[in-house]
Amino acid sequence: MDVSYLLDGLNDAQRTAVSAPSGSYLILAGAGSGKTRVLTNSIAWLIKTENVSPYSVLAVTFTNKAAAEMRSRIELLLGMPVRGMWVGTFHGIAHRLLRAHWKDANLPQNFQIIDSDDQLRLVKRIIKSLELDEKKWPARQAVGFINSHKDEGLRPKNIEDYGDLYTKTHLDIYRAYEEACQRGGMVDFAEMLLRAHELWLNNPLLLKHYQERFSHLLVDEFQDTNSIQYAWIRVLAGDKDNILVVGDDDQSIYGWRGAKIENIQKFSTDFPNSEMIRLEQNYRSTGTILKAANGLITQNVGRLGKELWTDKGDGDSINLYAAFNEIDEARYIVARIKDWNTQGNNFKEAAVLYRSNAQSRVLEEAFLRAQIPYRIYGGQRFFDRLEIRNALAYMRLISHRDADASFERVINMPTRGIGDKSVQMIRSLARGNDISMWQAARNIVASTAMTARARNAIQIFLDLIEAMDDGTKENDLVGLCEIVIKQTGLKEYYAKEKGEKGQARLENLEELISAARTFDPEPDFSADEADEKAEPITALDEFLSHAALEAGESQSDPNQDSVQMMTLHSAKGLEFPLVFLSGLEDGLFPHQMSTEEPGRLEEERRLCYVGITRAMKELYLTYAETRRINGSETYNRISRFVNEIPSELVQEVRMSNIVTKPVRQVGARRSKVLSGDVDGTDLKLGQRIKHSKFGEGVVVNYEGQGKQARIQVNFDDEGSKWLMLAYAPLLPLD
DNA sequence: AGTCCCCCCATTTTT
DNA sequence: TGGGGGGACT
Repeated sequence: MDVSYLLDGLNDAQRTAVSAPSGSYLILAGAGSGKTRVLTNSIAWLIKTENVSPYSVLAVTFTNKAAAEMRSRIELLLGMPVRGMWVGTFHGIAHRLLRAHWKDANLPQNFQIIDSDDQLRLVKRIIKSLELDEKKWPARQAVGFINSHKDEGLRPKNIEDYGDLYTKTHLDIYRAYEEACQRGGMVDFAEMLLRAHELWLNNPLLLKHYQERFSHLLVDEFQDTNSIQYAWIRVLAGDKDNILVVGDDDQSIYGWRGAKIENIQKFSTDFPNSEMIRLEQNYRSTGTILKAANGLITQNVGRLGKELWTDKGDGDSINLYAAFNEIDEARYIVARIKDWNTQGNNFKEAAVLYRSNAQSRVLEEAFLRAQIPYRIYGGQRFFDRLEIRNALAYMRLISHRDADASFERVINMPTRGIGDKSVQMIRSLARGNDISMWQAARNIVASTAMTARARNAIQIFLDLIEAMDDGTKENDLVGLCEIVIKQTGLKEYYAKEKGEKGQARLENLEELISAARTFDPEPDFSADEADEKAEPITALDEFLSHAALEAGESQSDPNQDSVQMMTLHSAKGLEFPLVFLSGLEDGLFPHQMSTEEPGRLEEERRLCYVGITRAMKELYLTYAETRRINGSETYNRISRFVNEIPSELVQEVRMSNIVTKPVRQVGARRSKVLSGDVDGTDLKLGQRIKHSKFGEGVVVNYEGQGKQARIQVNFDDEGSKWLMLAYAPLLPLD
């Protein structure tokens, strides 16, 4: 059998990786080094040459998109569908295991996935029921406490409070939350992973079965695994030493959500027979861009080590633009993109990256004004929209009457005269008798509690759900969607909503129907897997799980030629011929909140590294000497990261012929147009100075000329002061 | 039940 | 600057 096509066009390191014999490997794959290709080809290689059955392969990724892409590329390489192969996200695979082995996992068969929003609502309710001060114990923080401990594999019983009130209170919340979840058969995202891990630990036979089945394990984006994910895969790997992980420690940017860069750093210790293969040849960027990236990232300590190179030429210099303010920065970027387009390039080849979402606004305005099409990544995803969540909650309630979270969500949505008091009563009755809210509501209706009017309203709601459920028997998923949207009154409700918003919501509801129409139950979920004894699941339940696990299609239209705008985080994995890294100011990037601890600063640096390595041909760095952040003017110094890029690679763009007239804020005093330079001196706005008496500070404003010139300085210790320039004993610091 | 107003807050995001 | 949440008012 000729398998040479699996190696064609690969470099030595890639070939080594693809054709590696059985064993454990850490593929350190630099940005743009052909990682995905190596991963897919090596799976194809295993199947083609080593006679490994697809049935024995487990490949794990982080996003559904990556999983889908991997599967389709492997099928393309093999020229056939690979049904038995497990390719999916950690959560998707955990979910599948729990569905199949719900008993062993100590879950009810019809357990439900709750997403972050459901989780937050539930925790809020719990905090209330524990009679804690909601101001003092914000639900978000409690959710953070719960999730981060779950990510570490810690149950309440594993956590010690050492008499600390903060920990103690959160533990109480955690415990109550766990109870509520267990009672309602609800599983949050972190819980899925934790349960899947416990499934291994508590069921040695089951574990053994899967260990034998999956002879080959592969993990993508290994640097992003958290403790529980790594623990899960490690247990599954057992001691057969046959695991291939791909990742890049220099692109680990998700530490703040539990990812452990240590996992990749200690892989070689955990798997002592493993081999490390470095993919350092880059096929994306120019030499200059790579040198910049390398120069920057060497500032980090404890790296596994890697230096990107290319056999292409150096290419153009990196451009650095010092904007006067954020508006000027946006204008500059727009102007460059206009040039780019005039030279015959597409808008969609250009990307503007920023550290925080708030920065997109000014950019957006500039693009709007220049009438350049743009697209902003991120924002709310389809299944997260309010109207969709409401419709789904109805569907969940139809499927599972005891889904309390859904019950509460829709009992009075749209309003049908069931007020807070009624809901509270139902809730406490349910809690008191350890029954579902649905059951409690039924009991109330049959009793003489509450007014007849309230009982009647509840009865109508109960009847509505029952009636729709009857409909499920004659209708398929699409039919049910239609019924839900109409009969619940959601459609009517949103139709009445004023403005475009209501219209958009209606369209989304229609979109939900088409999502149901195109919904394709995972083909091999319950097929031919005797070992899983998978119970049949209704199409409705599958659809609901799908909605919880998948964000919904990205609404992007790839045919549209528009400038791409996104945060640095969302840019990971993408590439663009022309890239702008904007807002390169200390305090913004690296972000103020990440500058204290060295570890976090390093993550910011890696984020910058990710940004730089997105660029294929041209890279622009921009910063603003003054920027409005959260309503107040700030004066930041240029990002330290810029200074960590070898200066010979960087070309500073002068303000020269383009007159950058800064726009004064309405209502600002002092009319003089600020040029950025304080007349007749080498002082600039934003510059740090030292005053012999007041200490160090930053120049924030100035007025007057010559002998009359005064400057305003924000001193670190003394606050803001106006000083006569002619007399003030100042020393510029930068 | 819906609207208004005030206060508070403020990275990054996938499942 | 602005968005979200909570409380008070109509």
